[in-house]
Amino acid sequence: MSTKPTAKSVPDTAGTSQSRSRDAARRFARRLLAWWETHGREGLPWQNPRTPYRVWVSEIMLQQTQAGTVVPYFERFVARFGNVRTLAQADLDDVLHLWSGLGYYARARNLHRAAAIVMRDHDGTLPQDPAVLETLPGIGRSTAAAIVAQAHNVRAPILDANAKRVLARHFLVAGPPSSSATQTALWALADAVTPAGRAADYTQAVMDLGATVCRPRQPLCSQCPLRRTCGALAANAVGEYPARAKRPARPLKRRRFFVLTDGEGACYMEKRPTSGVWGGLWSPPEGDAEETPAEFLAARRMDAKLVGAMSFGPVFRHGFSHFDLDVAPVFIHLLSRPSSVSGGVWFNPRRDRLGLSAVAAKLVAAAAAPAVLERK
DNA sequence: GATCCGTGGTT
DNA sequence: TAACCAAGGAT
Repeated sequence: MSTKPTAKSVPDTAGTSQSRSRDAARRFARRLLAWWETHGREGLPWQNPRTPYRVWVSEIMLQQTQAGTVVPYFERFVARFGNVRTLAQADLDDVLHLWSGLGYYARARNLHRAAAIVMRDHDGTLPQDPAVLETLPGIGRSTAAAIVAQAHNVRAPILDANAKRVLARHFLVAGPPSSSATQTALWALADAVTPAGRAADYTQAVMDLGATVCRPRQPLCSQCPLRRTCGALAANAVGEYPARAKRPARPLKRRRFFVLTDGEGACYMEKRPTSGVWGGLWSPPEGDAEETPAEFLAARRMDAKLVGAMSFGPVFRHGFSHFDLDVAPVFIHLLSRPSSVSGGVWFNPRRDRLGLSAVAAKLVAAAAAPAVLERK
């Protein structure tokens, strides 16, 4: 029997609101795909070659991260870890190293864990069932859908930030974005407008439209393929959708790092706990926000001579920075190197074994600089 | 349901 | 320029 839809195959709903909704959904997808064929983004590295592994890695990196930011990280990552097996067998330290600077490091830890699970439970092949994919760490409903749609061309509605914005505007979904009612409504709409075929193309089309035309600010409505049916545009209220999330201003957090250097040009580095900010990365030891160098040395039972201290920006093994944190690291030159320190390593950038050379060299150089010395 | 997790782009 | 936002998920 033919699966081709005909007017006679749906006599019960012809002309009803249900059939009208279906027709509207088909037009939505058709216009979007037609637009995408000439205006969609091209040349993103995970699109060529578009293998399941590359799609997976890219989707994790793209969580809460713009495509342009991801590109160089993605290329380095897949050049070093070219397939699931290689990633699964890699040291987490090396995986985090290539993730450094990208942020949200739990993504890298989860990706590494998930690779091992895929090797163990799925014969090294990424599952094609979204429900199975969702059981892997780091993969939620939206990411699972995006992966199967793009990697396997399986129909699966997505609801990333782009799709949310497009749907909320087009269908006038006004509720607070965090509420479960709004989420449910958006998922239902996402499902309704996702066509039966061309899953990969359609998924890419929604995201491209949201990123380049239906932008958060200054949307290009005159260029939108959906402008004739967009509810928000008709109401002259595109800027009101989706509703703004109320974000309480985050309090400034103070942090203090103690950069210990010895007379041989080595510095002391610790692997940070898995939980919390910069989890699993290497950094100078962190003390209490208001701790003085003397208190720090005493708390660690370090019988060392403090030469001097100065304020400086944080530098970690895997990248560095922070701007919304009031970070106040302190440099400590040690005349005698404590040997009983546990949990970290004394690292000499001239004898690199851990890939710490770049950061350690910066720390040592900064510590050696006589400027900005502030004794406390 | 609220909070945490990063960094960079944009206006 | 301070505020907003980004191809979200885990706890």
